[in-house]
Amino acid sequence: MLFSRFFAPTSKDAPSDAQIISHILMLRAGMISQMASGIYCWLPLAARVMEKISKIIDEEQSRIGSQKVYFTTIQSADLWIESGRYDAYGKEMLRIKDRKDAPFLYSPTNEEQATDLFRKYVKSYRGLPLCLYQIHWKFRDEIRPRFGVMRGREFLMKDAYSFDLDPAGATRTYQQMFRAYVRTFRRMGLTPVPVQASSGAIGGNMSHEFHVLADTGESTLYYDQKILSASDDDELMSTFAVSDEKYDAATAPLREDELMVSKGIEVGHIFYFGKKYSESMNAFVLDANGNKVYPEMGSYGIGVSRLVAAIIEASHDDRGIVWPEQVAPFDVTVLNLYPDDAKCREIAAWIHDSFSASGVEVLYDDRTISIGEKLADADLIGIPWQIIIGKKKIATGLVELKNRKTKEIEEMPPEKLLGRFRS
RNA sequence: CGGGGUGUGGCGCAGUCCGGUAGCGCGCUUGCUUUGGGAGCAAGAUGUCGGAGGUUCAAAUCCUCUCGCCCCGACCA
Repeated sequence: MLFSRFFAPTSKDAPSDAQIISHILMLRAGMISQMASGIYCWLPLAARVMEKISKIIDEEQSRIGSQKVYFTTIQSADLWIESGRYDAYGKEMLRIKDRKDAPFLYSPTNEEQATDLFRKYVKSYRGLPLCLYQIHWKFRDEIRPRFGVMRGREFLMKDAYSFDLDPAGATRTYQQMFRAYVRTFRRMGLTPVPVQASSGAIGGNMSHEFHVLADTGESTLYYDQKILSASDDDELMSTFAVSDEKYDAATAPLREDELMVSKGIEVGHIFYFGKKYSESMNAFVLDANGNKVYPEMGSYGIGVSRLVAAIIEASHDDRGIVWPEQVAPFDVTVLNLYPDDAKCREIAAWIHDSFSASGVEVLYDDRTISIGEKLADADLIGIPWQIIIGKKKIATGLVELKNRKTKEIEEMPPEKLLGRFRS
């Protein structure tokens, strides 16, 4: 991709509305554009990151047998009236009417739809366990949207819904999902902190939130700091960590001076809530003895659009974003410092073409702008590898952005770069 | 919903108190010169001053109403 053709309107100044670093950097890097309070367009750079995140989620969901679907964003009010949540959900739900004046809504979550789909087709215990998920847009009319896409009204979310025959099976599914979440977040370069949480309006008895530690987080976490270095999932699950609404100093297993208190950004939330929806919506199967059984359900969310901001909160420096390689919008950026020079252009084109042919995603900055601006943009956008093409030295340099020094860590002829990059 | 701000070109802002027909920086366009960390010179383009109504010879500025956006709080599967 040529930068001169790429729609990433970068800027030195961010709108004064932006308060937190991820919001500022997303605006400055030309990733998002606000349409209304809590509602944003996602420009190509951001769309690429969301696709990378989604792909990791897809792979980890698939690994545990969770199957991808697309529920509808516009739903008839009927199912919600049946479950009792149409009135209970309050003003956060965006209610709309069709041309016949029939009540519809823009989905804020999909327990009802998942349960409806299940009851229409699954009649036997042989159809269990079942887990369906989607990655789709939601709308919640938040009282106060804030911090850019961090608490938007429209947001992209992965939501999964599981059905099991009995509590033992449901617990197993819950634990599988827990492990999948840990893997998912780690693959994005994050250190997830799973904390015990209250299950809130969704009801139920077991719930964990997954947080990314950041000072700008809206949640307060209380935890044993061992959880940050926990290597296996059992250790993660058994180490003390709770969200603020669940914290009680009287019952905490640690002394106050042993306890870590940090702010966290909630990027995932899993619930085991039993028969709440299967019973209220009369979704049942017959077991091996021909008895009616209401399945045990759970639901499992990941804030995909929020993750984009959370990753930036967790990984940036004073020059800009530092994308973890796994979610970076491109693998490498090629900075041609002298795009008017035939030799430089030739080398850059060769790198661009041969890398691209090998499946490496290249953003080639061919713009005829000042070198300083070009380098500043590259730092701002934060693609993890930069190849600098100079004139005085025809040799190319490979720059590791992690140190955020554009010093050339190695010089080599372009032919060798591809192999070096891939290793 | 309570409290506090704010709205002037794409972005950042000045001008509002004290009314006189809109300005600065960045960005953008064209040309020339430059070039190893946000270049220089020259010439340009871009504004119904959030909206409606009112006062006045005259309104970005004063008055009334209204809308948007941001922050704090309450709220948040």
